[in-house]
Amino acid sequence: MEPRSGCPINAAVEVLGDRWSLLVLRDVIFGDRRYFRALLTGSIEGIASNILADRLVRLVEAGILTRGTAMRGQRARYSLTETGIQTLPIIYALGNWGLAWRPGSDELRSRQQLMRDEGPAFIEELMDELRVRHLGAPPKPHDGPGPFERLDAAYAAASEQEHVD
Amino acid sequence: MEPRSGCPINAAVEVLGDRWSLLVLRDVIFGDRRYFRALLTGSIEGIASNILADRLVRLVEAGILTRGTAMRGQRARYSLTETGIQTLPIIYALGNWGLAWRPGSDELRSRQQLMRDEGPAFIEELMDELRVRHLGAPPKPHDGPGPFERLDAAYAAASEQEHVD
DNA sequence: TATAGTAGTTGCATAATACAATCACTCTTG
DNA sequence: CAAGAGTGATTGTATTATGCAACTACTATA
Repeated sequence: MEPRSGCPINAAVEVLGDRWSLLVLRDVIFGDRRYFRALLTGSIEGIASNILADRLVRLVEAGILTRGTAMRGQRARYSLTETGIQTLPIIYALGNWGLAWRPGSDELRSRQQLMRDEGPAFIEELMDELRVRHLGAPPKPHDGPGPFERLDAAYAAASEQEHVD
Repeated sequence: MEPRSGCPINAAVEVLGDRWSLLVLRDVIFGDRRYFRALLTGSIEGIASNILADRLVRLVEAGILTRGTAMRGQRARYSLTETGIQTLPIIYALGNWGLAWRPGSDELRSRQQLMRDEGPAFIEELMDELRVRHLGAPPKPHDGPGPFERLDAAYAAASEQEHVD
């Protein structure tokens, strides 16, 4: 549409600076939600269907997601592009700030805590795994569980903890 | 107001996820704009006065900025809190993404390019300097120009380049 | 006392967003 | 092939956000 300025920070804000786009990306990345219905019903913040439809169109237009070929009424699969995968550092930085400076529920904070503890190499590992899942890159062999498995394990452990008290 | 969820990413998006808040912070951080009028007239994107007033109130409420004591009609000075200084990695990540994946004007991209080239230690250096400027921390001696001077020099060099052609 | 400047506020028009209900299409099942 | 469920939206309506201009209240300077 309208670039308000040539500033790279503004360029990012124009695409991602709203109350839903980054949360949709979060669910695609960390929840591996690839279909409209999965994103709609899986959203803990409760996104409306028209807002989700609008954001998916915008994210595709911005080159962050691609939409698999599907006719109207058919299931369309959304995948991250490399541009979309590269938003992970932004989401990581936001999550870290939220973790440090805002309250929140322990089980949802546990993943961010793990990412923070693991450091920058873990972000690279996550991005590599996203290239496997979304771009069809050849899988890299891990010794032990992959990065998303470790995140899920951290979440599961925190949920367990919640139920104990 | 209303936390839509306990997710730390959502917590950050609720405070910073709009089209102006991060640009105001950018101008406070990189442009050292500390007063209402400086932020209003210095904004290259052209923020409206009521929007700026609203965002400043919200950023203060969120604990990101503090407002110096001033009556109505008096000049009020805004300063970053430690929470506000810690938004720098978010702004850096956004700028880096914008630099890599969106077009923009060369002179405005030059600062981000320098930050990217200098690496993570430079961000720490910038945050230390912000603590000096905004929190009254004792200045750290540099051998050579400080981080903001280097950014301004990069911008000046790029502007020069633009005028040559 | 006039003038300019600072930090907003108010009013109003337009645009964006949220929520609920509905639609068009496909796929499966009997 | 008709019924029913599932998918990916679209539509309608209400609320909220944004943009623009004018105005207020105060201060500092001349």
